[in-house]
Amino acid sequence: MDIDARIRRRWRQGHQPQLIQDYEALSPVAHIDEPAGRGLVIERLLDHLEPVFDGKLPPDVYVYGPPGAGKSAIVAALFAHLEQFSPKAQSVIHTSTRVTSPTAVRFLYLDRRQVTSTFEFYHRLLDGLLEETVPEQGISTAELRSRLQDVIAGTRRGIVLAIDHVDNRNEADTIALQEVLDGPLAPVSWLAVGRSAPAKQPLSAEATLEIDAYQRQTLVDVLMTRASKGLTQQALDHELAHSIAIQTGGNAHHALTVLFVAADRAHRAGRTRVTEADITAAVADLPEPAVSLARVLALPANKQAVLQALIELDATECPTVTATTDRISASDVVDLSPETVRRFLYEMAEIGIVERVRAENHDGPGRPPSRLELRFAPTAFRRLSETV
DNA sequence: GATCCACGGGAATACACGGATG
DNA sequence: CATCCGTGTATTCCCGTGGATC
Repeated sequence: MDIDARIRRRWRQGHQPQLIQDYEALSPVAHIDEPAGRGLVIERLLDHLEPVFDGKLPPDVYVYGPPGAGKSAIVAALFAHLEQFSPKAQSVIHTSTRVTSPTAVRFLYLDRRQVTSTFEFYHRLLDGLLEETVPEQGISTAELRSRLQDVIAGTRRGIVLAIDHVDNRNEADTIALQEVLDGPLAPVSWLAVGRSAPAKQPLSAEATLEIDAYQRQTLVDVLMTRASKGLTQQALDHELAHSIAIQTGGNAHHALTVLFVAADRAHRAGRTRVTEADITAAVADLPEPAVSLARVLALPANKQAVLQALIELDATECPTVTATTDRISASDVVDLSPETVRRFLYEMAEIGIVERVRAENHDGPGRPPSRLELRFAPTAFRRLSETV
């Protein structure tokens, strides 16, 4: 912890001791500048990227590992830092007058979860490469692509593109991604991140790199680091951190979510320490299995609004998708037609944000209905939505 | 005028069941 | 008995429209 942080903490403690000092530092989806305890992994990634320090592009690589191993956090942080060493491109028009440094390879990080169309893919790339803002409408996909080609050609050294969550979508999408990478985007080297074993990975990587799940002790350290940044002193016992690490099976995302919800619960109860009961309640809030909250928060605003309405509903009053649809469209949180709400619910079930569970005892004619179960921690989602 | 996308609406298909039919 | 059919519901799929922007 730096001196500023120590001083700020003392300052705050001066008047009113509060358990949660910094929600942002505690958020399980917060951008982490320096992922804790993953130095070795970062070294291995840098080993692979070694050619860029000679101004060359590294081979395409597929990085994989289990959920909650910190893949996204590490790659996102690493690319952000690497890009800081690259000069930002001016506009296409000015490329000829630009002074290029000899190692001007550019670095871009792209989360596939937030890219739902080819247009968006090109747009995000171009937006990341240029200072100037890129129009989102009134411009054709082909036009966007040709501009992108110009910009990439203008970088001289090319770009290294990190594509996170490559196996998040269906196969057809990933194949389209391969075509895009092969075709219009040279010179580009990519670093894809996913969960699937390399054999099941549809992109053709020249190399692979595996990231293991957190060791339990490392995860405990991560939790204690988070607690020291976000909570008041002595708020989290080492043993409780250990308990969280065990109960979440070494999944860092789940562990941080439990810490966040437990701390929030204690905070709201006016306590200054997290207790075992807080953790038990927080673990109960986390469904099994659960998807990343980042994925939920990456959804379009209207879908998130539907989810906000959904988590406030009592399970008994929505035994079917239709009933749930009616309840949600009747609530004043969303301003969408029932048709749209229903479609959203089905779409979110499709991608695993919620899950349809077939009703077991169903009499009468017709196809048996399903009820919806959440696949994310509702309390965490509620709090994170509030702070935005 | 051209572009993309979100939304709304509804058609098409899948599924389950009971009863009729071969 | 096996299969088909009709009915009712659930689920998936598709497309037109309109807003916003260039």
